[in-house]
Formats: sequence, C-alpha cells, structure tokens
Amino acid sequence: MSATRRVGYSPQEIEPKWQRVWAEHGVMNAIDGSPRPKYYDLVMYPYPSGDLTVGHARNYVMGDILARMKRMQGFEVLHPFGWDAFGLPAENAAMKRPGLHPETWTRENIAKGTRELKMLGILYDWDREVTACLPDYYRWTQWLFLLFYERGLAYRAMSPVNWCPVDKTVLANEQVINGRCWRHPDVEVEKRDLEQWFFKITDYAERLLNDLAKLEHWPEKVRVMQTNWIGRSEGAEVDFPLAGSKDESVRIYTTRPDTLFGATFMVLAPEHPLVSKLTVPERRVEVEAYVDRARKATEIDRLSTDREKTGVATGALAINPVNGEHIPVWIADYVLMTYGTGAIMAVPAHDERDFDFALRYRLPIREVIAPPAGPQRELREAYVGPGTMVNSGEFDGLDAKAGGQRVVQSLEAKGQGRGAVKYRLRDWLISRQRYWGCPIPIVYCEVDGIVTVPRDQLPVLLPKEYRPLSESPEFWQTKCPKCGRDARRETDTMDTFVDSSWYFLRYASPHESTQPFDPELANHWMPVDQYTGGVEHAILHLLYARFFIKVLHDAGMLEAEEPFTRLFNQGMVKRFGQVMSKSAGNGVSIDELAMAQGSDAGRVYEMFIGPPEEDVEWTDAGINGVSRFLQRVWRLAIEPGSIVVEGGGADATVLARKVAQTVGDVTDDYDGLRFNTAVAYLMELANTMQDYLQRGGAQGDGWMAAVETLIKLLNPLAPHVCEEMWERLGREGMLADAAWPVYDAAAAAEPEVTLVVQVAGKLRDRIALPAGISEDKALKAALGSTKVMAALNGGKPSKVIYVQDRLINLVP
RNA sequence: GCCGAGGUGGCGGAAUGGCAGACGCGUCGGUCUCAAAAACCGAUGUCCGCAAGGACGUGCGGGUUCGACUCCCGCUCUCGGCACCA
Repeated sequence: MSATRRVGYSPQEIEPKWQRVWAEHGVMNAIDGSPRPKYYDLVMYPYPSGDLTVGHARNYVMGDILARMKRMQGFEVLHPFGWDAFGLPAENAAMKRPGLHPETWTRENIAKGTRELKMLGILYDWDREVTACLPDYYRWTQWLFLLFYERGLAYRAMSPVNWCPVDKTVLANEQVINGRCWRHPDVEVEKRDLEQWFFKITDYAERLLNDLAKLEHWPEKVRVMQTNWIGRSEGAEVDFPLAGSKDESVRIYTTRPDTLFGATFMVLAPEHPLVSKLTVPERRVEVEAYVDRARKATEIDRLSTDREKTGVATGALAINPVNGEHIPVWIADYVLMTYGTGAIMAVPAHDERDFDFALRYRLPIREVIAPPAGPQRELREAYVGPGTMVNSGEFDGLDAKAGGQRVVQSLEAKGQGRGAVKYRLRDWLISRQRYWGCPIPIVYCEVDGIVTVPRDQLPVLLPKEYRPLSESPEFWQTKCPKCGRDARRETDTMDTFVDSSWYFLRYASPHESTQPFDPELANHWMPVDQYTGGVEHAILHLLYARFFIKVLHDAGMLEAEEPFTRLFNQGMVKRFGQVMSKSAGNGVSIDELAMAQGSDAGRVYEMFIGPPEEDVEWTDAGINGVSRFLQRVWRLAIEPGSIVVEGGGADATVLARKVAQTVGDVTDDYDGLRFNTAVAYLMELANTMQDYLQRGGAQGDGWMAAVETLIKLLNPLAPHVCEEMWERLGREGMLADAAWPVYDAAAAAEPEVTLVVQVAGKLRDRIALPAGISEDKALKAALGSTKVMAALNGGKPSKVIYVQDRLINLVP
C-alpha cells in the first residue's frame, strides 16, 4: 500500500511510535509540587464494559485536546483515568459463562480498554489510575461509609423499597425511571418492605439546591433537572384532630394554606400508620382489602396519572381546625406515604386531583378562592389560579397569597399548625443485594446491635468465591468487634454510585495508605476545572458527588464545597441512526479506525462532525475529508516541493495575518469547547498556505513560522502526525512540551475591510476600504458607487447608519 | 399535562442584531494519466436571464428595528427531562 503512495504519511507507521514515546516519557504525569498553575481536566470514569467504540471515545478525545493545550499553555495538568469497576454487567457475564469470575471479566475489559485508549493517543497520568473494585480503593469507600455513619448520615431503616426482579436487588429512587428499572426499560419495579441502608442526602437538600446558583459554568439544563429533582416547596403543616378522640390528630402538609376553608375531606396514604387505628369497625374489611391491593400494585400502576383515582372511606371524621367542621377521612393511593406527612387535606375546588376524586365519590366541593372575575356559578374544573379568599370566615376578601400567610400565623398562634418546607428528594438507598460491590463495613451482634467495623480492620474483603454474600458463611460469620461474640456481617454491598461519588478525590493522592485522600493534595487539585461526561448522569452521579463533597467539607477534610467548576455534556455518536455500540452491531472499533484512516483522522473527524454537545452521525465517507486534510498538512510541512506552482502573486503579509488570526480563533474555540469550528479554522489556514505555495510563495522565515504554528495548533487534535512533523522539521524536544502560540492582535488586524453598502436595508454593493475609516469618507465612497446611486434613484439618503468597518445603510 | 432544547442548501453544519450558507461531505466540469486512483483547479441555495443583473430564501403567522437565522408574541413539528410530590 505504501509502495504506491507517492506523497503523504502512513498513520499505521507513526502512530504506535509516538504512543510508545509518550508512555516512556510519562508526558501527562502530573507533578504535585509544580510551580505551574494547576488545571484539573476530568472525564467521567467509565464502566469497563469491554465494547469501547469510536463513539465512546468522543468525550475522551475532548478531554485530551484540553489537556494537551493546557499543558502547552504552561499549566500543570491533572488528566487522570480510572474504572467504575464494580457493578452488575460483570455478574451477568459470570452467570452466562460458568466458572468465570466477575473480577476476571472486569480485569480483562480494563486491559482491553486501556490498550484502546492508548491507541487513540489519549494521554493520561496512568500512575494515578483508580479502579473501584480493588481492595486498595474500596477500603476507602468503606472508610467513608464509616465517616457518614459517625456523622449520623448513614442509617438503617425498614421501608417500602424499589425492587428490580431481574437484577434481584433494590434500587435508589434515582434509578427508577417511569416506574421501571434504569437498566431494564421493560421491567417494572416492585415494592418490597426491606430493612436497608440509606444515606441522609435530604439533610443537604437545601444546600444542594442553593449552591446550584454558584455553578454558573454548568449547563442550564442540568441545573434545572437537579432543581426539579430536589423539588423544594413551601407550605404549612396543619393538625386535624380526630373527632371522638382525646389527643389523636392527623398531620397534613399543604402548599395552599389559603384554601384551608375549602377542605371537604381528608386523604391518607394507604400505608399511613394511623389507618388501622382510626378506621371504624364496620369499614375495616373494606379498608384492609384496599390497603392490601395498594401494596401489591406496581409502582408503574400506582404512579400512572391517567388512571382513575380510587379510594375508600375509613368512617372516621376529622375536625378542620379553622372552622371546626367535621370532614370524612378517606384513604387513597394517589396520596404517597413518602412525601410530606403522607396525608392531605382535600380541597376539590382548587386542586385537580382532589376534584377528580370528589367527583367520583360525590364528595362536596366548596369554592374558597374567587378568580379576579368573581365567584364562579359552576365549577367544571379545579381553579388553581390567583384570586381572593371567600367562604373563609375572618379571612374573606384577602388576596390568596397574603391570606395564606395569615392563616399560617393564626394556626401557629393556636398551636394547630406551622409553616413548613418540604422536598421531593428522598434519602439515598445504598444497599444492594449483590456480590460484585463494595461490602458495607457493618456487623450485627445480638448484644451490641449494629457495630461498625473498626478502621484498622478495613477493608472488609469480598470472599474469593463468586456467590451471594448471604450464602458465603466464610464471609458473614465473624466476631463482634465490641464484645467478641459470634456475629453476622452485613451481606449487602453498596450502590456503585457510592464508589463514583469520590473517585476524583483519590486521583489527587492515589497511593495514600492512611486515609481515602491526602487533604492537602486534594485541596491543591480540587475543584475539577473541567468535567466532561454524558448527560445521563445529570441527576444520579452529579447529585451524589456534590453531596459527598459537602459532607467531606463539613468533616473538615476538604475546602471545596462544589466538586466540578465547569461541566460539559457531550453528545453521542450514532451510526445508521442508532447510538454506536458493539452490541448494536454498528460500532467502529478503535482497531478498525487505527488500521484504516488512523487515530489522528478519527480524532479530528469526531470533533469536526458536529457541535460537541449534539448527537452526531458517523459516516464512513465523512472521515475521508479529514484524512485528506491531514495529508495536505503533511505535504505543506514536509513535502512542499510536491505542490505545483500554478500562478503568481503570493502575498506573505496575507499569510502572516491568516496565521495570527488562526491562533486567536483556534485558542478561543478550544477553550470554549467549540472543537468543530476550531477544525474549520485550521482547514482555512491550510487552504491559505496551499494557495500561497501555488502562487509561488517563498519558503522563508514567514513560511516556516506558518508551518510551525499550524502544527502546534493542530497538535491537540492530531498529536501523532504533528509530533512526527515536528521531529522531521528538526525541532528541539517534544511537541507535547512546546509552548502554545501567543495571540498577536496587531498582527491579526486587517488593514483593509469590505464595507457592505445597503440601501433601505438591502445589500447593494461591497466596497474595499482601509480599516478605521470615518463615517464621512465611508459615505462618500458609498455614494460613489453606481449600483448604490441606481438603488437610491438619484435621491438623497434621509438617514445613514454606519457600523465601523462593517456596514453602511442608506435610508432614502 | 408541565419544564427545557431545537427546526438553516442534496447532506453534516457555520453565522446570536449588520455580507445567510464559513468549513467539510456529495455532485458536476477540468488538469495530470495509456487508463484509473490519488492530488490539484473551477462550479454548486432556488427561480428568471445568453449575459450583466434581478427576485426569492433560515418550520408557519404576526411584531419590534434603518436592518432579524438571531429579539418579542402566537402556532406547529421533532427531541430530551419530569410527571398524582398535595
């Protein structure tokens, strides 16, 4: 193949060479005590699934471009990599192939992935590699669990939890999507009552919400998603005493205290602890049957909004504290035990759900908020807009918003209620009934109860044999650390999102052997300057990681209160209309790429193909254009004699100016992650250089400066070929260490501009003029144009708009 | 239903109040070649026109402005998120 090639370079020959050289020199190894300013460039560490394609590589290339440029700009760059190596796919693989251990499968995939990343020329500090499934890492995950436990942020509780029947484990709320398992979109999640471990993320709800405002370099979309997920609402808790009971009352939460006089019934969640207590004997059979049905219903049925609401009356009556009215107490599964107090006052006139329920069960509807147009004759639907309080005793005539506050004040004065803030966010369920995860360092002792494993006994190692931990006596049989009696270990492992909530701290001191990370080094490198990864983690990982950082901050281990300064979500790479993956059969492997057009061409193509945040379609023809571009750069730099002179008039100042402009454009675009337009600017420069040579341009200092600048600017995108050209041109040292070109505004300035001349906003002519010309002179030049005069029809402009060096608009 | 992003040539896309279509793919024509490939040169939004030139053109309808792909109002379609949270 190379024998028939007359000019150009062979990626297959030079790419492995430079990958070897970079590795030997540890080019991207970060130095902790460096005097250079630090830059922490992080990509989300992946699950080692073993099917890495060029599609998955796109965000790693983005991270690499930034790392390489920042290095050349004089930063001490931390660009580490690691593996989210615990998790179910390894167990699934092991179950399919008996005898295969999840660890073996995971290690094989990590080896494959590492090789492929190196083949793409992506430079990481491999000395800092972090692998979540190694005892050296999960020991510290356990250490952090103990920290959370000591701080009252880890607790064990019995509660109805989400259960995935396929994975045979519980799931966090964040892992349930539309009532289905996040890993199996076709599998409905079941509810089970289990005693599980939780992290008390709700303690941090307010801070997690408020600090979103500080994250100005995060995509708006992610901040909105987190805001909605946390779901803060303001309202009031109100106590409704039960009729015929001395001290029993039902506490409800409402965001509409202004509608309290419109409460015509109450609804409790079927799981509410008061249900069995307050149900009257003659209703008991029916109520128990309903509760039973509700418990069995799947999450998806229960949460479906188009389902008709059902419920049953308990026969009990509650007393509305504001007017003494006796109203019936119902139970219905549209009220959720997990939000607020698990009980509501129903105001059908002003709440759609209560309205539907009242219609179905013929319960009274009383209007208490009159729209601005006045009370309505007939309510066809719930009125939820603003208005004036009516039928509300002493509060009549008040604006609903202000009146609501007055109602709360009045309740507070009488001890019947209080203002309250609630969150949609629930505590984070971290127990998983799986083998391949980080064991929870807890022992259950008959005498001492829940006992933590002392830190000097960490890590609690997974048993060698692959089977459920509860079926591994050698694992769970232990002694109580307190009293030494026989005791049982916790056999659940942690959600893998616990592992990924702190891995970026471990990179700061990956070999630290006395604590999870060295606070001094973590404070040096944190926060992460640029974090790149998929938008699928907008809530899950990013919320948990923010929570961890705040806890560690409170524990005095970390200065930062937010982990990631700038966040970027890259788009996915598709092929034949589907997301690229090996399993879908539409993947282009890194090997194929390296064998065909080469890694450099693949890297440049992935950046050029479209805006980095958008999903893009990989086409096999598209990469050829990029391949051509790289070959053209090679000829310009190394084989300029192969370019045929076809004309005259080469202008060295035009070339120098284009070079200077490209330095500014490309640097800004890399910094702003606009890689697609950066490539376009580099192509323009190459075209200008080609044109220069074809017009017989001299290959003196100006030419060599252009070549050198082009190679430097292109280096982050196509590092192998640039490094090779650098060497062949006899430059000192490695290009990866060379200094980034500095933008020279004076050199980039155009001495002559094209002034656009409009008449009544329509383009009529273009005139070349010296830059910085005055309005008078520009007007004179415009009026000197025959095209403009024709458009003006001999008349004089009544108005002139002049935009310096750009445009003049003559309005007749 | 609510929230968010988006709709530009044959295709991917560029331009965020001032030359619409940068850059590339594809297509057509040419140079080189015995031929082909590669490479290079030229053309390429639509319509009218021999041409010069002109008209139209950024999902649809209105508005603001000297000037709108860009800002505002209404609609429509596509994609993403949330969805009985009281």
